Amino acid sequence: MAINLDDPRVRKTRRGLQEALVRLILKKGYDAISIQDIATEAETARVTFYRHYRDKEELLTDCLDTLYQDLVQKTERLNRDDVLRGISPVSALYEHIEEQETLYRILFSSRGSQTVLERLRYYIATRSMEAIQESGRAPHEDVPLDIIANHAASAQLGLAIWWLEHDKPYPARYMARISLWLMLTGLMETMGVSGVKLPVPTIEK
Amino acid sequence: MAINLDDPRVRKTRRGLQEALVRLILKKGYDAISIQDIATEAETARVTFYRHYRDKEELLTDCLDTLYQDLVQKTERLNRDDVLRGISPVSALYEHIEEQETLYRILFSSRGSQTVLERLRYYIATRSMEAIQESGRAPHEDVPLDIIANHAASAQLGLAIWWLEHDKPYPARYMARISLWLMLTGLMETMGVSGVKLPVPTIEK
Amino acid sequence: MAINLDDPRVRKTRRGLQEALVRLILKKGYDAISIQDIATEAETARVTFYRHYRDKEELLTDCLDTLYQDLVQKTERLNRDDVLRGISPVSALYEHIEEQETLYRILFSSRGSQTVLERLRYYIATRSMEAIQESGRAPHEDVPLDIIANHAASAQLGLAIWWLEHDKPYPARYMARISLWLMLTGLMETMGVSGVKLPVPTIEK
Amino acid sequence: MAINLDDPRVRKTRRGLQEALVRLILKKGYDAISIQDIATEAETARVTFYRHYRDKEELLTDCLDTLYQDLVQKTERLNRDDVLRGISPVSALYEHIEEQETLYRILFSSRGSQTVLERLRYYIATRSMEAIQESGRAPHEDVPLDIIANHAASAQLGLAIWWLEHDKPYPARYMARISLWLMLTGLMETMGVSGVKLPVPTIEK
DNA sequence: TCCTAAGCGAGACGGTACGTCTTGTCTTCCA
DNA sequence: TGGAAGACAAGACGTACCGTCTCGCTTAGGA
Repeated sequence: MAINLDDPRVRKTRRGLQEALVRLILKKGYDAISIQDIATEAETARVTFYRHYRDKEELLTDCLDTLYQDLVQKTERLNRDDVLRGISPVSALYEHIEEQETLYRILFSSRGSQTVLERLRYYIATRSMEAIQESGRAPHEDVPLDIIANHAASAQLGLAIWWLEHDKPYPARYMARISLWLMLTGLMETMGVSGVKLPVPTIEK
Repeated sequence: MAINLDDPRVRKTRRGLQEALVRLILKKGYDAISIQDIATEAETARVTFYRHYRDKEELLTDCLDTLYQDLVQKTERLNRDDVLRGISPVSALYEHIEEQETLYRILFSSRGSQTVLERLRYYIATRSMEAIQESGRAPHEDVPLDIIANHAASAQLGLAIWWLEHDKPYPARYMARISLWLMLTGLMETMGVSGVKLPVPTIEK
Repeated sequence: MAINLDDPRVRKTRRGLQEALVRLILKKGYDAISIQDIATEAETARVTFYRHYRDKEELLTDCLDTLYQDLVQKTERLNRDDVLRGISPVSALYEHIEEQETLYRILFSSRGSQTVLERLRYYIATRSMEAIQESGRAPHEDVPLDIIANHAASAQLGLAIWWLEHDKPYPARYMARISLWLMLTGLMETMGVSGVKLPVPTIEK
Repeated sequence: MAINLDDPRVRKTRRGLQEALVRLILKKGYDAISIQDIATEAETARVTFYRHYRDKEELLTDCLDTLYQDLVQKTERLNRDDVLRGISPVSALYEHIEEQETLYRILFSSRGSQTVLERLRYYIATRSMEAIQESGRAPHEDVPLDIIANHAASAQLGLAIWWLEHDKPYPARYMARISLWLMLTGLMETMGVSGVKLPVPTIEK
């Protein structure tokens, strides 16, 4: 009954399904894909799909997890110096999106993108909250942390999507910096760090 | 062939379909609705649906337009004094969302919410750009207007959705103020208005 | 309510519909024709069709009546001498079918041909009975007239259809003669005319 | 893709559909039956129908094949003695029709009877040709075999239909004899068998 | 001259059926 | 035990016709 995830056959089948899904998304978009399509592409039987996943969406989630790993690693590699040199988690986001450009472009324009976005946004918001907490500073007492984090996460993810959907009108690195800067100028105030003046990024950079 | 929108029969049928859709969304959620459901609820034939709309989504768009009218009117009624008293377009957004709470709550959790969000975001971003331009001030030359507008729009809409999906943990008016404030503190800097200190909103308000 | 058949507008409309039907049958076959097709072809509105006919079939019947008129006239023009020279009602049938070859060919291969055949068969059987009665001779008392007539009519019509459907493997005149001869040799016996020997037709004729 | 006719599930489904069709024909006539009706009656899904048959007609053909088997067997069981005692293939036809009276009565009055008739006629004509050839006698050289066979087949089938449609005004056995006799008296002449006098059948028989 | 009634065009509508497509379940058989 | 093969039920989809309806337009004949 219960599938044994360690069985090499099982692993192979799952990998096949995941890769098939990605290939199909790139080929015809997420919405247009049927379970049969995935099975055919993975050269397996339709029943087999159902043995492993309930939904097309469950498989998608499985695929995205792999993708996120990449983003997570990018983010976690950053240290204090990086940030000073303008390399922030936001940079990592833009870099990541640009690397998987085609995939994200298609995903974002799909009806089922809900899942993707929700997960990304949750991840970014959580990361932001952690970052603020790690910084040791507390925000203004009347401005709750979760609001700040979600405000920031929405702004950054939303801007990145807008950027992608409008065919990347500015360079990714510039977008990352300005996104960060827009957020920080507001954040600074909130955190009561009034004396510091952040330099405005320029497009040339 | 082409449907005559002035024919009273046509108007009646369309209105019936629109109202049926809203009723059904509230009853069982957007995704679970079939065309037949809409037709049945509107007490008409399935063919009739197709005579007027291509999709469930096209009908949804038609419905949303009506909703937006409301939001647009709320926004346009605002004058200088309102803004000084803390009543901003952001307030209008929160007020609007709260009035149609159930509907939006369901829509946002639907797979087809893409449409809804995209339209709302586009509207807010456009409004923001207009507002900035009307203000007569130009932002820092290295910070393009469209970036600012989309950053701001994403932040505000995203925050509002987060707020709704997390069961409104703060009062709407407070959310509106803080959302505006978070945006403005960043914006001020961008616009080079450095001397002004905006008061931090408090929850009690 | 009741349509006035003498109104010139009515006559024109009906004629238009009839001609449209014939044209369409020749173009795409009876079965594939929709009421809308007929209306379009007749350059009128669909409602107009229903104002005049209940069915496609009713219109077909109306059209066939015109056709039959021709067959009837051909048959009635025949006199004693013609028959002696081998020109019989059967000849008229073959001549008639050959003149409207395309039309009949299509009609016979249509699902709705039932109507056409039934009417033709009834007409031929009736004619046969009249002819026998006019001949003044009574058939053998144990062989009812209606059986003879329907046997003969079925044979002749059936043979004619077979001939048409098999791309006219023999000349029409030969078919007419042999069909008549096959029937008469049997009939003679039935009628007790035993002395007469009918000459067998030859293909060359 | 291709359905496996040996699969017991398949056989069961098909049988169910066939029997459902016959029941429905008897209940409401062939023309009025929709695919959904058949599926419902067979207690299966509409898709299942399409998996096995393209048309209502294809299923009908499948049903008729079973019926014909019966007729074929009746005909093939006949031997020389039977014919002398007046039991001919024509008798078999009438017997067969009378056994399935209700079914044929409904079928013949349907628009789709074309199929049924065409198959029956073809079968009878072929049988006739075989019979004549087996008899060892050649017909008059100017009277082709196919014409004779189709003339005879049309006559007999047509007469049988007329008989059924007119509520069987004479007993089946009498019809069979007279039909055969009418054909044979003509045929004799054609075959050059002039000396033999066939006795005229009487109704009492 | 007007007006009035019949025939017609336009087209919206409810209804039925069609044939296709997915989905999820099942059973049987193979490795 | 996992996978392959494939039949099946359920039900939505979008399309095609059908027959009915209401509304105006026109047009000829009688007032």
